[in-house]
Amino acid sequence: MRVSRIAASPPHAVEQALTALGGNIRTARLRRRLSRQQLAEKVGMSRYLMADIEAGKPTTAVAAYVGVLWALGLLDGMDALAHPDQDLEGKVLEAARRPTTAPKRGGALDDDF
Amino acid sequence: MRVSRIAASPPHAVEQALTALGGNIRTARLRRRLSRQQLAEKVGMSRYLMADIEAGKPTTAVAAYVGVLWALGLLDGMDALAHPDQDLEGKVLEAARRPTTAPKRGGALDDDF
DNA sequence: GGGTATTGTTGATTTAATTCAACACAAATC
DNA sequence: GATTTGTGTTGAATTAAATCAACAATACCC
Repeated sequence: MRVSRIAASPPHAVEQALTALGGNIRTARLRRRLSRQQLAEKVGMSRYLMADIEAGKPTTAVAAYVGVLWALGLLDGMDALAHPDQDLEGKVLEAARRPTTAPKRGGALDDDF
Repeated sequence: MRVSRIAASPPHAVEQALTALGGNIRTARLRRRLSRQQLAEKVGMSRYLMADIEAGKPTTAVAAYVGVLWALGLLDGMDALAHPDQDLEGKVLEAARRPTTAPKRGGALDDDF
């Protein structure tokens, strides 16, 4: 597999966000008195991958991280992640100019305001 | 590369969380009037990978997702993701029994409360 | 102190993620 | 309507992610 630059050597902020997330996951697992093996089986992966996740490995699949959150019942925080309602800067930018520029083939952008 | 089961065929909840995140990222990008090429260059990856991310592809590296959030200035929401303070269920479980069980070689678990 | 469970590490194997080239299509500008 | 830009798709090449086996080390329980 080829690895993107962002995954091969991420900036500090990204690296830190991932190690923090891994730490939080580890804490949540220990609180629930689950071994890596047990949680890994629940999620559907090996204990080795669980270790990578708790270490915040950047090149690991998203679904592995999100799957662990799901198995821990901690999937709620995901909704807020890049939610348009919270994207203040984006809102301002959108309000600044009315006409659309980029082609919106699928019409995924909600221009209702 | 081998793919874990959780990444190969994730449960609905995980799949949905990822497609939602991808959609949010797309919205944030369009609001900023950035083409995929432009954002991809900022992040450090190809436009093809950007497309995968906006589609919510489960097998893509976490750092790719987080890197995009970083480039968009939307990295804040990450802290809350599985934060111990918000993990109510975990708190209750931890308070239920005092003695630790799992080996804590590194002593990463904070037993301060 | 012996026995058990959890975790760290390493080296080999398998499989696919990422990139790229090349093309096609849609939409906006002139 | 011709040009430009943004995006979807496909197929080939490269490189490493995820699994596993086997072992060592640590922490816990009796």
